[in-house]
Amino acid sequence: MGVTKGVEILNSELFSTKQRILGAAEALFARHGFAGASLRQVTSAANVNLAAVNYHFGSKENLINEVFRRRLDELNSQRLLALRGALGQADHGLEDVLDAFVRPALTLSGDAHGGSAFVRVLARAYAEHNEQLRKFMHDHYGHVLRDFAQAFSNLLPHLDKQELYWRLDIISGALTYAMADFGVIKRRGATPEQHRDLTATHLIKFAAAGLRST
Amino acid sequence: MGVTKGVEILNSELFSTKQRILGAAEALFARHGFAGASLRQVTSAANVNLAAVNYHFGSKENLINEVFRRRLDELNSQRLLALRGALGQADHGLEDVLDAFVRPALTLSGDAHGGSAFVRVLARAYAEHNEQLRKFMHDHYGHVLRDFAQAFSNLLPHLDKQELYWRLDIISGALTYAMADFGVIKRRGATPEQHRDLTATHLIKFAAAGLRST
DNA sequence: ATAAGATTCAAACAATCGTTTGAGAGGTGA
DNA sequence: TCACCTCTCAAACGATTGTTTGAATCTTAT
Repeated sequence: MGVTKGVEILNSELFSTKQRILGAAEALFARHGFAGASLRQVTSAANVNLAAVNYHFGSKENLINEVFRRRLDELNSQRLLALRGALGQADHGLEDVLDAFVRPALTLSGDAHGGSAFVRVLARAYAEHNEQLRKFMHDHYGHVLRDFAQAFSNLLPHLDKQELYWRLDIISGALTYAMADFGVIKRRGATPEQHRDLTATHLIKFAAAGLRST
Repeated sequence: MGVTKGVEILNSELFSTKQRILGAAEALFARHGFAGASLRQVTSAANVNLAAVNYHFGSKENLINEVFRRRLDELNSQRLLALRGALGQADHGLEDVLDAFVRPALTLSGDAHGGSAFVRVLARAYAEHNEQLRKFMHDHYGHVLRDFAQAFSNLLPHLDKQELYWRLDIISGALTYAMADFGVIKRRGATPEQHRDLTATHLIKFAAAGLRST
C-alpha cells in the first residue's frame, strides 16, 4: 500500500512546489503528527522530489513553522481586525472580545481548502506543548496575545496579569481543541455554519465564566 | 547530553522491569509523543536493556496499549462505581452523571505517581485521532461508555442515540484536554484540590449545556 | 546439586529517517 | 548563442528507528 493513502495528491500545475509541499505537509501533519509524518510521505503526496523540502524550506522543522505561519498570519490579522471592531463599540463586554478571538478561528476551521486540516495541526501543537513551536508563536504572534490580554485586562482590572495569561493559555487550548473536531461532527437540522455558531456561543460563555471567576 | 534528561530514572529494585518500562514510557510519551519517544529513550530512562521491551510487551505498539490499560482499568472501574452511586440517588440529574464521569479522571490527574503524566498521554491520544488506539479503547472500555450513554439517554429521552455518542465523544476530548494542563497551572489562593474542583464545576456545567442543547 | 525455565545482555539486523550532493533541465536577459 | 540563475532529480550520506538473535545470567523446583 502507498504511504499517501487517502491524501489527495496535489499535482496540479496551478500550485507551485512550495504550495504543494505546504498543503501536503498540513494534511499529513494533521493525520500523523510532526514526528509521525515523514518528508518522504509529504513529498510523495505533493508529487515533488524529496530534496525539494530542504531546498525550499531548509529543514523539516522550518517546514513545520511555515505550515503554521501561512495560516496564522491570516488568522491573527483577522483577529486583530475583529478586536479593533469590538473595542470600537462604546459598551463592549468580555463576550465581545472573546468573540473577536474565537470567530476567525471558527471561520478557518470551516475552510475546505486545508483550513479544517490545519486546526487539527493546531490541536496537535497544543497537545505537544512543543517548546520550540511555542517560542515561534510567541515571537511571531505575541503582540496579538498582548493586545487581547490588554483588552481583557481593562475589562477585568482586578485580575493579576500573570494569572490572566495562564487563563488565556487554557482558553486557547480548549477552543483550539474543540475546533479540531468540527470536521466530523454533523448536527441534525443545522447547517455547519449554524453548528459553528452554536459551539462558539457555548465556548464563549464557558471562557467568559472562567475569566470572571475569582 | 543524555536522552533521559529530566526523566526520573526508575531503577529502584522495588519495581519490576515491566513496571519500570511502563513508568518511563508513560513519562516519555507524555513529553515527546508516541512516535517521538524511542524505545532506546524509554529503556534508558527505565534503566533496563533495550530488548526488554520486546521481550515483555512484544512490540512498541503493544507497550503503548499497556500504558493505557494500566491507568484506564483503574479509571474506568472507578467511573462505573461513581455512576452506580449517582444512579442510586432517586433524584439524580445530568450533572450527577457527568460528575461520575469527570471526578475519577480529575483524581487521576492529581496523582503524583505518573497519573499527571498519563493525562497528558491521554490528551495526545485524543489529538491524534489514532484509529488503532480508538479501537483498543472501544474494545476494552466500550461497555463503560455504553453504561454512561444509557444513563444520559434516560435523562435525555428526546436525544438521538447517534447524536448522543457524538456529543459524548466531544465532551471526552474537551475534558481530557482541559485536564492535561493541570500540572502547570497554579491558581493563587487555592489548593490544587480546590482548583480541580473549580475546573470540574465549570466543565460539568459546560458539558451539561452541550448535552441539553437541541 | 542439577536441570529447566525465565530473564537479561551486547550485538547486530534491515528499514527508514532527515539531510546533502552534484549533475542536469528549464527559463531569462544580454 | 552564451552565461546565469532557479529549480528538479536520482542517488547516496550517516544516524536512528523497531526488532531479532543467541549466549550469558539469574530463579526456581526437584
